[in-house]
Amino acid sequence: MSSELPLRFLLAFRTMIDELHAELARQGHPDMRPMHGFVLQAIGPQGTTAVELGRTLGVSKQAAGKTVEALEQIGYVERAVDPADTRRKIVKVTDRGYDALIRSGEILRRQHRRWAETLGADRLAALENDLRKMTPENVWKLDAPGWFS
Amino acid sequence: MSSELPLRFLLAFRTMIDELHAELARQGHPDMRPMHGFVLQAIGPQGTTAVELGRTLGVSKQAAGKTVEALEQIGYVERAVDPADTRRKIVKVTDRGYDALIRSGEILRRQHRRWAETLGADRLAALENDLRKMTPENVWKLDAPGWFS
DNA sequence: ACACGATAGACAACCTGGTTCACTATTTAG
DNA sequence: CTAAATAGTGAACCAGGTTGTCTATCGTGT
Repeated sequence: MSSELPLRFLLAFRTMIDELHAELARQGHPDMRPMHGFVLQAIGPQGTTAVELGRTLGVSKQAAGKTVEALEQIGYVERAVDPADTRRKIVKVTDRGYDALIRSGEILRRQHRRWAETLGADRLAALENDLRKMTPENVWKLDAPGWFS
Repeated sequence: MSSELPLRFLLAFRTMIDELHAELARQGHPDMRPMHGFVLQAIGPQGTTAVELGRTLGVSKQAAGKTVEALEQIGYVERAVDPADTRRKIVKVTDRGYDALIRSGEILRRQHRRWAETLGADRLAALENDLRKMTPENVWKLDAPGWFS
């Protein structure tokens, strides 16, 4: 059935993300939501603002603001007014945020290795190549309200 | 980056689904939501009930009921009490629902052909094979609140 | 024969992650 | 120095889920 392929993509995504967050919870980050790691990455080392973040992710500034607030409450980011422009509030990833980010990276690399072992490194590389060929460039702009769970 | 793979899966899913619904809208089904086609398929030719549907999809009976109601309002399904058990209401796909389903199938098949043309039929088959190896059997139970947009 | 437990559906309140509209405060440009 | 643009925030709303509670009907055990 040709309708199976998109479902398999979704299933693959969810399987990986669910695994990631189960392991992250075990490693001391039970409050991480699927989108959080993604947003932390999007913030970057320089910090950013809600408006900027919204543009990067392809969502409204209000949605970005809400997410930042949630992230702030669980201690993954902090906000400080920009002295050079007191309208702006610079969002920065905290140490705890970085810890989550680093652990996510490790878990994802392990996951990737498991895929390589199961499928063969060559097949996995070919798969990644094919996917890059068929999907848009910009990995950030998922342009999806509620991309995952 | 090993974190790219899950994102590519999501992107691939969304790309296909967005394309499908853009084309479906052009063909006279502008109200179809991503989940609708999926649910229509899950209902099947025999019809089903909210409880049954919920079990199939892995969501609560209330969620299934809400979806059925939405589908009913836009004319894709209809409900009738089961004469053999007046508690039950059998949900059936209407002609309009079937029209959407048939068109979806055609669009998905075209999409699939395009992927085959771009990647090569052999590569696409290998990709599908790899995905089946790495994802759960049951395509219905996505077990995801809000799997797509 | 009938009471009791299980089942189907519906309603309400709530959650998450989005949306738009409206507003204030500040900055920048003409 | 005023006018437009921009950053942030709040409110109301939506979709698609959740749980809890309730009624109506069905089916079974004594």
